[in-house]
Amino acid sequence: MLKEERQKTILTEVELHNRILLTDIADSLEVSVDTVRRDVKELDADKKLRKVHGGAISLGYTSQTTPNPNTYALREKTTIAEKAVSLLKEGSVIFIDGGTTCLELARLIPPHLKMSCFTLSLPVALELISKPNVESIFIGGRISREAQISTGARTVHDLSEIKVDYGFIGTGYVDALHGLTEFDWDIVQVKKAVINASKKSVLLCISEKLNSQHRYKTCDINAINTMITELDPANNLLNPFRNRDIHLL
Amino acid sequence: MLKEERQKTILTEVELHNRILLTDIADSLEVSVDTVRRDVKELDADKKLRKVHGGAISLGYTSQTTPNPNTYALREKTTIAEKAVSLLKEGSVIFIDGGTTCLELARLIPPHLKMSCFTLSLPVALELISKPNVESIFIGGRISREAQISTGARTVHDLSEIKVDYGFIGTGYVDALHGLTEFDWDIVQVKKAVINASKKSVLLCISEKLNSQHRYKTCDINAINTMITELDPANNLLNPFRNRDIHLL
DNA sequence: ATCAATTGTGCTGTTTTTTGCAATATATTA
DNA sequence: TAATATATTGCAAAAAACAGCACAATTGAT
Repeated sequence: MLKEERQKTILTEVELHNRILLTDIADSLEVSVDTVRRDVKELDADKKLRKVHGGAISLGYTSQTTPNPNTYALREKTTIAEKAVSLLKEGSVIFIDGGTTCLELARLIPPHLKMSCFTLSLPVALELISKPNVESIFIGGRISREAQISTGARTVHDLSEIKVDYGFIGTGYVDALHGLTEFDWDIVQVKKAVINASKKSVLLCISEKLNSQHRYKTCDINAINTMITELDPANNLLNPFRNRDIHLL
Repeated sequence: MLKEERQKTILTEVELHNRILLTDIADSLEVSVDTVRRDVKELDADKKLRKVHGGAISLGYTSQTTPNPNTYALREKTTIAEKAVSLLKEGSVIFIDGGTTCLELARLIPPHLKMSCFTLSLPVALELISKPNVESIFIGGRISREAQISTGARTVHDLSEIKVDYGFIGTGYVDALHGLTEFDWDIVQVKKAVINASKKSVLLCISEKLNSQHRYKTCDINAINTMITELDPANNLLNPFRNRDIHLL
């Protein structure tokens, strides 16, 4: 087998599977590992792939110098936020949860819209300040360093005294069977309170989180009135969530 | 499984859920915790995520508070903040007001210092988050768009229920005769409540504001225990404030 | 066609990297 | 404070990379 031929095969394999093991290739091409190593070395020098310890990785797979370190999956989250904004009406009283998706929602609130908006997220609150027609009320409490939101008994109690039209919430994990779950127990307590404080709960959730779960449960999936993902509501991935009294958007 | 693959998986998990446990990842990837720890360490060194005790958190959630170079009279305010920091002790419970001078104080809190810190200023709260040993409690309320702080009856009431060792406050205007005054009535109500909630009140005030006044009065100058300016305490400009039971710093 | 030079390939021994484990130190939590 | 969880360190085994070498295949010039 010629070198060219071999390298072409290697490249195809890499593109196909995003990654290869040198030993696998050597095996299937029936050459020594050294040969494959040399081939891969050349291909790496030609920037056709990236050589790593033990194998090679497709260039498309490797994250190129952190394109947007700010928000993961920003496009999807913006799509979700846009759908959520369509629910807002003049005079609405809403709640906006923490998290990057909810932050996008706050960002996309139209400047002319007159609303009252509760939140317990510092970044969301800062964003709301720039909306000239939004009255922002911050629910205080002990600030969680990681989530940058209020937590604790006081926060939960304060939430028990309000009732908003729409509560826009995020979640760490969601599953049709196990409902909304979180990594952090404190956060769960707060989210429970938020759902309680909302006439209608709207879940903002990128599809990547579907069918994932964790230790602590926030609520069953039925507790959610509307679920917004970046997907088309007819998408098959959303099938488990159909016929459960949930409005998919 | 290649190391790169593993690291990519870890990164995706972190960005998706904001936070992960090393043990969870080790479990799902079927490698030892040590390996995951080493991976996370590398990713942290590459600034792809932030490693914390027991896990890792997404960078999107660690808002890197950039020192604001646009602050007016930053040098003076930093000088004041440095003096204020010297009052802080391990285990102190303090309150930090809004405003750029107080924000400087928050910024200069030593990272090792274990404290509890109340505030009603969004920027101050965000700054406090980056202090690993400071417990931050935010006093909620209606957010003032201009001052970026909580205001209103609820805020005032909440303040009436706490008592801190030191209250570090700013003021719009100060005069030996007319005391602390403000432009905004709502702000005055809050500041009154803060002073009431403090065993000792510390005024942070650049010398430029000395001998100025405005419409609404916060308190007499006697209500202040310590007054910090960027000037030497012996400076003549401070003469009007001497012999009034005020400690000049 | 012959011979020397070049290139490609596999092999060997050595070095480096990766990984898991164990012992100890440190941090966190109750 | 004790008890538990997590970090750190050093170490050893395995895997992989590397360097050097031998040898075959190919090339190119005579």
